[in-house]
Amino acid sequence: MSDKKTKATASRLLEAAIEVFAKYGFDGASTRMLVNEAGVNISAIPYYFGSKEGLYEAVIEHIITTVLARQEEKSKEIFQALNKTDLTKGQARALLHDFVTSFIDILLSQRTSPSMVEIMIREQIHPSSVFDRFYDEMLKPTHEILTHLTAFLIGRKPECEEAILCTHTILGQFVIFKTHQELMLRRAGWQQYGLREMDAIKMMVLRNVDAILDANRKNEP
Amino acid sequence: MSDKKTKATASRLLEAAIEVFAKYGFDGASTRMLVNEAGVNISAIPYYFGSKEGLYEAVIEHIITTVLARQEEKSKEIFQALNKTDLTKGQARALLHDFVTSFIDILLSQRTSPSMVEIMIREQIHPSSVFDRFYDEMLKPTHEILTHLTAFLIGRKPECEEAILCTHTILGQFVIFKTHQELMLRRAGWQQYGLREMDAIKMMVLRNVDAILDANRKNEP
DNA sequence: GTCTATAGTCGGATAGAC
DNA sequence: GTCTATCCGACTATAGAC
Repeated sequence: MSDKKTKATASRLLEAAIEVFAKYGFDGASTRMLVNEAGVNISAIPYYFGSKEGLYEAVIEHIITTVLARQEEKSKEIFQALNKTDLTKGQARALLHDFVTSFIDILLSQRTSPSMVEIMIREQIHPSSVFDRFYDEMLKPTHEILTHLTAFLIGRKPECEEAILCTHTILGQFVIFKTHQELMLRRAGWQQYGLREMDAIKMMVLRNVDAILDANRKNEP
Repeated sequence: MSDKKTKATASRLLEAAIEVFAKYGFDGASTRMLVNEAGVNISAIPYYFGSKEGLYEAVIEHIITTVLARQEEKSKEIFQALNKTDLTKGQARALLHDFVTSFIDILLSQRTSPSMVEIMIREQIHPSSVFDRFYDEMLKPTHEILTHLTAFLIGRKPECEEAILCTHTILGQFVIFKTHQELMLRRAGWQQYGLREMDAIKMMVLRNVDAILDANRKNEP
């Protein structure tokens, strides 16, 4: 029973911390806000996580684990496809479309885990001391596998600069709808990204991704 | 002479504040950091700007003014071109290329004003109370004029959703090189965005912009 | 494991001499 | 206009009772 309670307190604090850090940032979030949101005593932070910074690190750890678990299947699928000798461009393109579509869902939908996304986006813009882990365990592997796919589709080697640049521009297509969300909503007169809006974004992005790949294809024009 | 000194103190504080707010964010920057960086007394903040928040507002004001002044010529040029009845697609595309190129320079070059860009990017991600002014005076007019240009190039009306979405994806192409700068540098093995790197980015982005416009063109395929 | 109480620090803002 | 000194509140972290 004491184990049960322990876990409940620590994990309630962790979950609340995801929300609060996402909303106010590390500096903007106070320990009092964190414990009030979680409904736990203020001493729970040093007790379970050593310090406020330790709690933040635990949040990052949790995000990495969660996101990797969610991506695992898709990444494996792409990895296996890339190792097949008879992979067609059509199949590769379908894999990329699928990846982009689910990426857009995770990034923009309020249903999945908006707070984790917020924190990840914040870390990109001001990398803190945890950014190295973020990069090594999550960003690099994901970016790499996408680069492999892109490289195959434009007829280049996966280590080449063109493939990396091209991959980054493909990501930029939809990441901007998160980083410049407020601008987009106001310009389009939208209240939020609902189902209809998400579909419009996906359609535009997929069309553009295809156009970009065609424009960067090396051999057969 | 007292006027001279006044101006010197207030403006030194303002300029230092741009650097410090850019580096640490509003919450992360303390009044002591601000005045130390500026080499002025701590009382200068409430004396000249009322409060730390007032100083931040003055920084935003300064950024808006500076950026608008820098864009004024190009915006006017585009505005006049769009009002010509005989504007060709080629001319419009050249104007867009020119705008995108100088946008990339401002956004990514260390020479121009990296701190102002940092603050602008931060405001996009967590809009604060000053975001409205930011949007009304800077973002909206700039986004609108780009949308007009894009709409003309894809054969749509400037108010239509497609044109707004397409404009946003075009911006995303290169904004991601700022928002996800650390990721890009590490993936490419670059130390910074130097001249060579900027050229590689510009070449890729302009090629993709053309491809996107062609893919979204309504009438003549 | 969880609580209260509090230590110790640093935050922004002010009062008042010069 | 500029300085020093200081207030007061909020912060994180800890000590120690239960």
